[in-house]
Amino acid sequence: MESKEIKEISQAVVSRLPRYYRYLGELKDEGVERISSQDLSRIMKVTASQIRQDFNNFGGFGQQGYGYNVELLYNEIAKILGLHSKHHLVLIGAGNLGQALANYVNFERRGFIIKGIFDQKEELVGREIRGIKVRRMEELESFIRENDIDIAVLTIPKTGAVAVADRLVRSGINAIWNFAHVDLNVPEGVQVENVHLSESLMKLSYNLNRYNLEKEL
Amino acid sequence: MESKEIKEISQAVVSRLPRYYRYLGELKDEGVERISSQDLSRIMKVTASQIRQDFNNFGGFGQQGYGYNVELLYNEIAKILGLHSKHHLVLIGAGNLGQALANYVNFERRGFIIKGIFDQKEELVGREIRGIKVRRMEELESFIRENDIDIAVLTIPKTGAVAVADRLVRSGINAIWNFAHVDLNVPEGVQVENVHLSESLMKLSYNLNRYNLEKEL
DNA sequence: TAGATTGTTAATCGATTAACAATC
DNA sequence: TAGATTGTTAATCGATTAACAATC
Repeated sequence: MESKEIKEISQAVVSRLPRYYRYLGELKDEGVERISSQDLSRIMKVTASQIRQDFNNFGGFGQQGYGYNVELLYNEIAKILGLHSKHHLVLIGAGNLGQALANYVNFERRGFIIKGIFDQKEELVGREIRGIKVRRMEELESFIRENDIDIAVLTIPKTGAVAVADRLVRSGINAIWNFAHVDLNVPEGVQVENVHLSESLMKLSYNLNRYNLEKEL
Repeated sequence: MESKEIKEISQAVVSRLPRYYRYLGELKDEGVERISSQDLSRIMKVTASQIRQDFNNFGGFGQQGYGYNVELLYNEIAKILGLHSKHHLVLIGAGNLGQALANYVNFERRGFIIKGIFDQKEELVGREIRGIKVRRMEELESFIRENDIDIAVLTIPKTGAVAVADRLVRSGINAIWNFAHVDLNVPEGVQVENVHLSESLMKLSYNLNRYNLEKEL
């Protein structure tokens, strides 16, 4: 069921793919060879219908009467998520969060390789984080061009973030993983994935509060 | 327009609240006194209709012919998000990410106060992170009970996360901010907010790839 | 072949947007 | 009062779930 046309996939579906990938990886590691949408639905606590709909956005990976081959499906999702090709990253902001991400080994395992780290602070420049030298911000543009960089990770305070994002875009970056608490304004075609930690914490706070209110009634 | 009944609010709405809060805070800091849903919609790039619908879930904060008072709305959303009451946190896992979060001053400013830090690693125990002593995991339960802890932040590898979450629940924690790459299984009423960084990165990777594919056609 | 389970169409549910009467 | 803009109802759109024919 190959098709040349690229169907528009909703972000709701995309958001679920990594979770499928995680569960299928675990099943694979446990040596499970095949699984039906119903069994998977029980494990993952979603409907079997949704699972089948989701997978079928990308073509038919299953087989009637059999289910899905775990390893095949796992690999297909990896391909869909772009995990079969290597990505070169730069990390901008070598503060606590930047260092935490740089030290996160699993990214590298998945093909996300940090090539360069940048920071404004003169005292950080020249230091090494997991073997990667921290560079001056001035080198940013040339480094991106010379090292075939795919993705920029923004872990700087929001004050500088918008300006840096502009520089990134001008240097040809087309994916930004943004940890700064601002909305970046990028031209269409440049992908931004926001991780707004404080917003996530506020959501938790809301739900905690709300539940306590409900209990009182 | 006060109402005793607690209307069920969808998580879609809840997810948008922190962003409103951020924009209103900025407007407030700029000295803007009032704003209409239409003006806000232009700034935030959402529809005015959605803004009005969202706010009206919680009561009428605006005024016909005038719009919304920025400061009032800002404070109301803070209340809704539970930012007017203090929250006591424990941080479990004093690795890179845990330290990054502990050093993130803005949480404290918003009323999220880290009271205790815990780690399994003997060599970390006794150290201080931003003035907070790292404790042994054995102390976890008693510390939670004695220090009126609200929220637990889980920044440990996924291997231990499920077991620790169980201990947290048994100690009466009812909100977990989970950075471990597992789905926690908690009883109803315990709130979990997941921050799955690798899943976020995969989503970015997907969108990057997909865009590149589309370009090729 | 009979049983199982997918792929896919149709039905339902929920969220977003549009429209407009109410009202400041 | 007239103009502006909310609060809210109605219409639309999209996502999820259910159902079932196709098929391994």
